[in-house]
Formats: sequence, C-alpha cells, structure tokens
Amino acid sequence: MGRSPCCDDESNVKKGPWTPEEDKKLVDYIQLHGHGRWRNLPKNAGLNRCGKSCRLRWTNYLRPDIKRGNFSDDEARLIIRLHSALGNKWSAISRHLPERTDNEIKNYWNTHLKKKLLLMGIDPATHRRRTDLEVLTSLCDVFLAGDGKALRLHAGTAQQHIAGFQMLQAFLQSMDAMSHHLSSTLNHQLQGLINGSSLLTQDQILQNFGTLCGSGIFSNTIRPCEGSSFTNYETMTKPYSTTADINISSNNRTGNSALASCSKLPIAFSCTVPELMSASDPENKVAEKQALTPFQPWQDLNFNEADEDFSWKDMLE
DNA sequence: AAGGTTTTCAACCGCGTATTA
DNA sequence: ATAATACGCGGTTGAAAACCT
Repeated sequence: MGRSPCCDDESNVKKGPWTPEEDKKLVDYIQLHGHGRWRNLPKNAGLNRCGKSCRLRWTNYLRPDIKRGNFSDDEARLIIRLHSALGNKWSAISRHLPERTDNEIKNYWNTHLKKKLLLMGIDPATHRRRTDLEVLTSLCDVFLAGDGKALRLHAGTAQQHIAGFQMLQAFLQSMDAMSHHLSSTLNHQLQGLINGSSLLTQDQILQNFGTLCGSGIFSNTIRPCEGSSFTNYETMTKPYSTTADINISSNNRTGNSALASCSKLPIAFSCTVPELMSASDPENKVAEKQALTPFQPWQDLNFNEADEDFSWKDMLE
C-alpha cells in the first residue's frame, strides 16, 4: 500500500524553482480552462510538473488577486492579533488578509514578527509576557536590595531586560565543562522556579546563583575591552551557531559602573563596582580603566554550606 | 573585494481531511 | 459503506540574497 503518488510518474517530474516559461504555460492554461483537477493539469497544460506543484505555484504566486511586497504596519498588527486568537492556523489567518497567501504570512511570521515579539519581551507562542523575564527581573530586584555588589539589570525597557536575560543565559550556557554542570543545574532550578515545581526555595536558588558568580566565572568570561563570543541563547537550538559579541564599557563619569552591550541585542545590563565608587578622575581615564577591569566576585553573598536542606557542593558530586 | 555567516522565502514533503467512484 | 483519489494545511528545507567582518 503506502502513500498514493501525487502524480503518475513522480520520478521524471521537474522540481525546484519555476521558470518564466513554465509560469506562462500555467497562467495561460488556467485563464483559458480553469484549473480543473490539479492532477490532470500538468499534462493538459504541457508542463512537466506534478499537479501539487502547479497548485502551489498558482495559489502562492501566480494568482492575479495576490499582493506582493512588504507588509504594512496594519497588516502586521492584524496578523499578530489573529495569531494570538488562532495560533499557527495560517490559512485561517490568511482568510482575513485576502490579498496575502498563507505561505507568505507564515514566512513573515517566522522571519519578522516572531523576532519582534521576542524583543518586546513577549512569548510569540502564548502572546504573553515571558515568564523567564519576570523571574530574572525579580532576581535582579533582590540583588539590588542587597549589598550593592551584585550584577544588576539596568532599569529599562522590556527589550533591555530580555536582552539581559538572553545574555545571562548565553553566559551560563557557554562555559567550560565544570561550569556547564553548574549552569545546567542552575537553569534547571530556574525552570523549577518558573513553573513552581522547584524543591528549593527562591532564596536557595539565589544563593546558588550568587555562588556561581562568586566562583569567578563572570570575571573570567567577560573580558572588558575584548569582545568575547558567546552562543546566543535564542539560536542555540539551531543547527548552525550564532555568536554574539559582548562588549563592556564604562557607562558613567565616575566609572563605577560598567555597561554591557551585545552586538545582536539592545543594551543589556549594567554592573556596579562598589570598590570604585570613590574613584574620581577629572580626565576620567583612571575611572574608565578601573571600570574596565574584571568585575569583583560576589564574596559577600552568605552561602551557608552547613544548610541542612541543601548544599551546593553536594550538587556538584 | 572576498569569503564567511545569517536571513529570507519559494517550494517541497508528509499527513489529515474531503471528495469521488 | 468503503476504498481510492484529490486537496489543503502546516512544518521544514535549501538556494539565493543580504549582511558582516
């Protein structure tokens, strides 16, 4: 049995891009006779294509009632609204945009709109604010309330926050073998925190996070003044690797803060270096230089090794 | 300017559903 | 009622274009 072939002789049928001559044959035939049964059309129209290919070419490209070219803002907004209601039902969505084909809308979604929503901090699958962003924001709030030595998110837009999170993820996921163990464990814990299934308290997870940073990973990994390459979190699952350069520079006159930016993303996060708070230099040279030195590790986060419910070291075994 | 990387989008594939014999 | 055939949908691919470095 098996699948029935879509044409009489699949092996001799042409595939790939259509030539202008083929297009003309198809258009001329359909204008004269209508498409009728797609399976019979290629033979009648003198085309060495399978009927399925002809139907696709006609409906997605040659049909006279389709509009080509860039999508307008209104069209983009409508697609986003419809997608939030209908999901990946491209043909249903395209019925509301009669001049656009389902294939074109699907491509536009996958290449433009999805990315746009992600940068706005919106999960394109659910059309809701990304939970991981909320978690990171709360983590940063806690750090900020602490001793001030913590790496913290720059107060800013959702785009900046999500960029910061993606960069942190990228850092955590691109370390060496030992660090990889740390990061996968921490990622696991963060996921647990997100979906409420964590066996650890938020405080414990925060401690782990602090310990991880205190192990010097950040100061070894982020090299100020040198662009370091990290795999971008968003594209890690793709077969090809996407790298993003992380650059760090001073972002205030006294140089006690550093601003990290990423070549692929909007502004990411700032880091305050308390030891340099008093550093002032009229020429701003010393302060800048100091701000561009590796970050201080988080020695002061009081991780309690004797904690009876949890020990970070146990997790490394 | 060249070569490598990433993005875009037309076209394909397999599968589920609808229609026909 | 059932099997064969046709159609349509959504996910995926890969060549070409666009973009970097």
